[in-house]
Amino acid sequence: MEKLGLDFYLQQDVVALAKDTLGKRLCTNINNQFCSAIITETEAYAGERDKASHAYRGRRTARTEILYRQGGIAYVYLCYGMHSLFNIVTNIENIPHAILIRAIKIEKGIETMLQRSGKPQLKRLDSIGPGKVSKLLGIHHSHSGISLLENEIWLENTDILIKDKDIRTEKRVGIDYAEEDADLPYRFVLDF
DNA sequence: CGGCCGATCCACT
DNA sequence: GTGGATCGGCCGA
Repeated sequence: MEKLGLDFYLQQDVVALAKDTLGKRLCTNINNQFCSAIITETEAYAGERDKASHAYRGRRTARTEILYRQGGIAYVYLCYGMHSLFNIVTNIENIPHAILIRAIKIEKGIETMLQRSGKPQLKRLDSIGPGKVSKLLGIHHSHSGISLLENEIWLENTDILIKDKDIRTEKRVGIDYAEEDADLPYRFVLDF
């Protein structure tokens, strides 16, 4: 299936794009291990005007500098001291938009993912939270900034037909500090 | 330089 | 339902 190109990531409406990212295939080829999964849950982080975003009020640091680059790269950071969370940077340069991948449905590479999880088996192939998404796919915060147009981490189109009624829209998770922005309907869940 | 805290997960009750 | 794990980034002094 074809890899998503730069034009996909440069779209300006990060909320619409987060919704459109549902059903796409996320692939990794890390340490020579190929894994793929369908994206089933996303959240939009709308840059400088969004209190939940790391770039709120134009904060630029060594970490958030990644968000300000041109779309089509990965933004991966450490959360709670132990989880790497995987985001897709979108929009043109200097607009720090990103989409957090919160859940996937595993397709290929289950053996590799089992090894990475350190568990004898996985309870489910879907409903995997954002910390586990990165762990299973082999994504580490050292991957922050790498291009999604290359052959280590990328997205593909799929034939999956998604109807509006298959998509739930909800509040984002774990961002109580964002005050009124915590209530924005920026989270999208795909129900199969 | 010190201290606080997070876009989470899991084991345990 | 609850609390512990665990550490880099950020801010204020």
